[in-house]
Amino acid sequence: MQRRTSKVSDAVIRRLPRYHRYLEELVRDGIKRISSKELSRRIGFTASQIRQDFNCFGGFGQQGYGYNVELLYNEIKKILGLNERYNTIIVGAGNLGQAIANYTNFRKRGFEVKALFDINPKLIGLSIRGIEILDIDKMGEFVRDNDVKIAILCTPRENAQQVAETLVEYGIKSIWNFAPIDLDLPNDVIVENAHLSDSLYVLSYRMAEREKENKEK
Amino acid sequence: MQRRTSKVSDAVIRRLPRYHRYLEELVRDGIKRISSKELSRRIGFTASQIRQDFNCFGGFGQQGYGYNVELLYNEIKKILGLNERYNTIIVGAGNLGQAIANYTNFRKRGFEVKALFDINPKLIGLSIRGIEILDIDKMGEFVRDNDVKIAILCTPRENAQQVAETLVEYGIKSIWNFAPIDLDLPNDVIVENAHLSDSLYVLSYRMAEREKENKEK
DNA sequence: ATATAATCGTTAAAAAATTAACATAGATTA
DNA sequence: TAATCTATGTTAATTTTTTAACGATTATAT
Repeated sequence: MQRRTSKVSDAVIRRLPRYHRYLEELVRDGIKRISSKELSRRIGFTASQIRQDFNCFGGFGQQGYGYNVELLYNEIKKILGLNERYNTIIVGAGNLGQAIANYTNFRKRGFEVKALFDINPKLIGLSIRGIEILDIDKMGEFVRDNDVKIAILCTPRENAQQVAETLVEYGIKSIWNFAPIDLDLPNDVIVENAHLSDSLYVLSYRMAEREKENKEK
Repeated sequence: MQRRTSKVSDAVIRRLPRYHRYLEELVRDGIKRISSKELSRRIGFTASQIRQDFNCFGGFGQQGYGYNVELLYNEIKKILGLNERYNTIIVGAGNLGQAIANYTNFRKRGFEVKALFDINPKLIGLSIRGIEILDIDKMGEFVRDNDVKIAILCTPRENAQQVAETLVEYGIKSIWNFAPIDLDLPNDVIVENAHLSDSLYVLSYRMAEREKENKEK
């Protein structure tokens, strides 16, 4: 069994949510056991890779049997930290911020939005699903008083860096960043980017690529 | 100069939007030329990687000089297909679908949302920024009549696969998928996933990881 | 109870991605 | 104009990631 301290590669980590997703489906379907081979067939990774990945965290399977679905699912959940609950705030209560506040699935997973913040006086005072939009001036106080662990950054690009720095001053150590910019913050701050436009551009690239191939024929 | 037909790796492709972003900033700041070394300092990739990446598409630089920012920016834009315009539809007019319809930046980049579709009668007939929400029954006709090239899939997980299949029947070949599921579609259909929860779970993983490290000390 | 088959964990090999090295072209300077 | 410096494009080395191989262990069937 591998030591936990040996850093797991980013490639492995980014596959974990997918394992989680498929295992949840197996649980939902009442399937009790599964082999790496059968999981491979469903999920699209090689069986070898699946076994390697799970072994980064200590093997959860049994030779000749396979993996117990529920056990494996729970382990992955634990590894992803989905057994914890986290208070979050959304900074920037525009369309995207509001959409995320409205999206109930995150709350079900343990990510609870406690407030939204904005500078726009027209938005301040409104509520989204019972979650208030507050003046950004109140943010520091709110973070301190409400055990806020994650900030979801939904401001326009222009303000993102400065707002992020302010959040860090207030003690925030984890930022989910939707602004199309790479934040420059101290190393101990965890930043996960959700760069939607980057994703769209990759789609666009593939379309251009296909177009080019078609022309060449 | 490398041939264009030799497939460019996914790793390279996913860095292109980031190049685009930084080059746009350089253009905005009126910077005329840049070396891979200086770009490396800003963007955080190694200079070697930057030169390798650009060379996948034919070198755009000049020895002893560096890269002409505007030229490079335009090349990257072209490679990403951002000189084209695409008509899109959003399928699923819930919070996320509406947020994307509201987000004007995509339109500025050439991705124009022509309509939203939903099954919910309460939504049908409403408009988001002048874009109508239509009955999903009208989708096939609309796709045919409006030169729709991209479908943005924002339905709940349960409906996503079936809706995607319908879209493909209607001739859609490119899907930007926000539903937390891996779509199973013919190979010639381009699917780019924007799996927000996957991204959030990676953040959550990093937090759990840090927590563990702190405990071990 | 024994034999056979299944399947993991792990080690080894292969492939892919990243980084380093360097020869050469072109810019800059004296 | 010649000499020097800069910085690319490209090839080579290194590192990382993925895939394959296989011994060991357990389930299943006879």
